[in-house]
Amino acid sequence: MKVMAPHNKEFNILDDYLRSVGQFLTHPRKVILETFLEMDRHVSIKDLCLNVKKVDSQISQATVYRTMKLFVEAGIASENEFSDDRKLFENSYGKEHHDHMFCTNCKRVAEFHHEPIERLQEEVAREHLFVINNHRMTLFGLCSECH
Amino acid sequence: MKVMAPHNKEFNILDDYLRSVGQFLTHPRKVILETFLEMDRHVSIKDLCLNVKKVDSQISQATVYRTMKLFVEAGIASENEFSDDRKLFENSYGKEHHDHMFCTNCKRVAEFHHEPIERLQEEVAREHLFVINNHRMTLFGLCSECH
DNA sequence: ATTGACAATGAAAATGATTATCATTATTAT
DNA sequence: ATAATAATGATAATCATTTTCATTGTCAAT
Repeated sequence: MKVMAPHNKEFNILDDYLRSVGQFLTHPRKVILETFLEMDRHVSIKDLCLNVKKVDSQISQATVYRTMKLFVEAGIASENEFSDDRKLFENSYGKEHHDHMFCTNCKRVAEFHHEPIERLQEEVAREHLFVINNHRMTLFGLCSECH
Repeated sequence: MKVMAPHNKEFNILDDYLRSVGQFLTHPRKVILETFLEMDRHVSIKDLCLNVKKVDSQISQATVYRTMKLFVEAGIASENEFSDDRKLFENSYGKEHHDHMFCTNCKRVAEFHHEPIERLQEEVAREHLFVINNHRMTLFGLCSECH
């Protein structure tokens, strides 16, 4: 019984990106991508490592760091930093841009997209002759369950 | 010739805060506050340290870290993290809330305040039954001089 | 299939910002 | 001045992330 490759799109994106920069889609990279995509969004390197090692305990933390950086470059992951200490990564391929609400109590992350705000941001940038590359907006506070 | 204390307001705020938590306005804290206020906004601990040590080379980096944390608690400084590595502090007392545009080329930080965006953020939070404590919004890109 | 050029990896050490420790020194109320 | 306690400086510890480097894997050309 052949197992279907569950995330063909992301694998193709990554493969294309790697080829374009003269690199290869190796075994560790496949395992890390598969694991990353199967986990919930907003994964820390630490948690990702734990799950990656369940699949192949040989794969080192250094490779996970290196690989997540590649994923960001390839456009299949994006990084966010909500609390001070560590970055969280989320699957971003094909996902609409969104901003975050971070509950400082339960640490949960909720997402939202608000088109008028997006447009106003662009307007502000234009006014300042600033060329936006990307932006980050996070609301900090208490989610509905924590207050 | 008596030198006028140039930042009375901030000194008073800090003094009040310290008293309220049973702590003292000591010499290192005075030097750090004065130095911080005289520097441009968005100072790193490292840069602040350098200047503090010019005034009193005895003052240690540990104290600068501890003191900046106090300033944030007292409401006379706020911290932001634009690039990944280190926090930047800015004088926030009496300053209106604002957001930032960070030039990824020259690392300069510009500020802006946009009331409609502020209001929309609150609206979004309300819709999600989320109680905003504060928020952070940064536009990343190239400033007018860098493109 | 083999080879050679070079990319990728794992393990461990290095880095660098931030925090904690702890013995000593200041500070304030008395 | 003294005692109680907070603050400090020097240093070590943390901890996420990067680098290093010797080894291994990958692919294109043969």
